[in-house]
Amino acid sequence: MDIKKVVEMDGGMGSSSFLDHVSAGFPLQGIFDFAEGEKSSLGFMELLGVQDFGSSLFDMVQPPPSTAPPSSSSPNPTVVTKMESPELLNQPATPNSSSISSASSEAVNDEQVKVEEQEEDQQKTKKQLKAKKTNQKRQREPRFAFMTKSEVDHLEDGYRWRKYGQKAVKDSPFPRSYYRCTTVSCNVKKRVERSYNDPSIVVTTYEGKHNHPSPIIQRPSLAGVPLMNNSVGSNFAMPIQGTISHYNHHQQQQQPPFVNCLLQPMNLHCNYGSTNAAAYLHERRFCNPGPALFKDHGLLQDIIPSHMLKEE
DNA sequence: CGCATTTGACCAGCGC
DNA sequence: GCGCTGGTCAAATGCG
Repeated sequence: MDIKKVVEMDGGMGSSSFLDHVSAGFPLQGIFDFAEGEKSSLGFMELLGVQDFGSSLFDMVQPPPSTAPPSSSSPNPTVVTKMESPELLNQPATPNSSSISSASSEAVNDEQVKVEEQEEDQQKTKKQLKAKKTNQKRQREPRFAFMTKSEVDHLEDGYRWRKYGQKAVKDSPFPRSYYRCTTVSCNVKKRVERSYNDPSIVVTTYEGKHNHPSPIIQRPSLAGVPLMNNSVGSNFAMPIQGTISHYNHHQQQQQPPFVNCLLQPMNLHCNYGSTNAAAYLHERRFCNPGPALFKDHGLLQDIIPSHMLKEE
């Protein structure tokens, strides 16, 4: 069972095909082991949640270690986090949490208000929508994406989604589905598509932040795996620690290079992986890793800040 | 009946 | 300007 997570923080353009970015694949592999247990209701988007629900996913983005990630031959889940953001690239040494998250989350929060207002207008008339679009370029929310090897397209992440569109993807036989959070005033969207390189891989791209808790009742425990609840979301640590490397896109070479954070989720599962709802919920269906994985803290310590480890 | 999904049409952005 | 592509809308349809 492989899982690849990709963080795509596209602050502006968003015109690039995400699949194009991920299609080249990432050399690193890790192990994403999950304990068996009840499905967590925690939504993956909580990782992106606003201040009320925990630290932003981007809080978890840590400066890359100086060492290149070891190329693992493990067939186990691979988590690949990719951040694509010119702003971030300008401060590559500190995808540090606070700076990034504060910037991104605040921007999003402010933007959400605007978006909500705009959405009201949009619902009134389409003409008004056109006017807005013509007057200003549409700004995109920060996006977070991950790749999951899965038979199911739509991953259960604890939130309710409504499909509002489907489009054929260029150079891919698989269509891309567009989902929107069904919660009123929550403008989080996500796209789901399959990799044309590996049809077994589902690429899910989230855009925006949920401004509400997961609508699904969450279970109190997860087989000994600590859950992140909404009030202590900061405990979450998306396994976004890893090596940052430039990724040369094979098709859209004109695009600025983005950062790949290659993850080693196997080391994270006990402490953080459980909060990675979508990936976790999905992956745990297929993987039942051995206990030995839990013991490998050497690599974990290499890629996870010590303070994060202490939070377990 | 209410909600979710499907699907064709429409629009904006971008490259040529 | 034109065509392509991504993204969204909204009517039609399906389903529980």
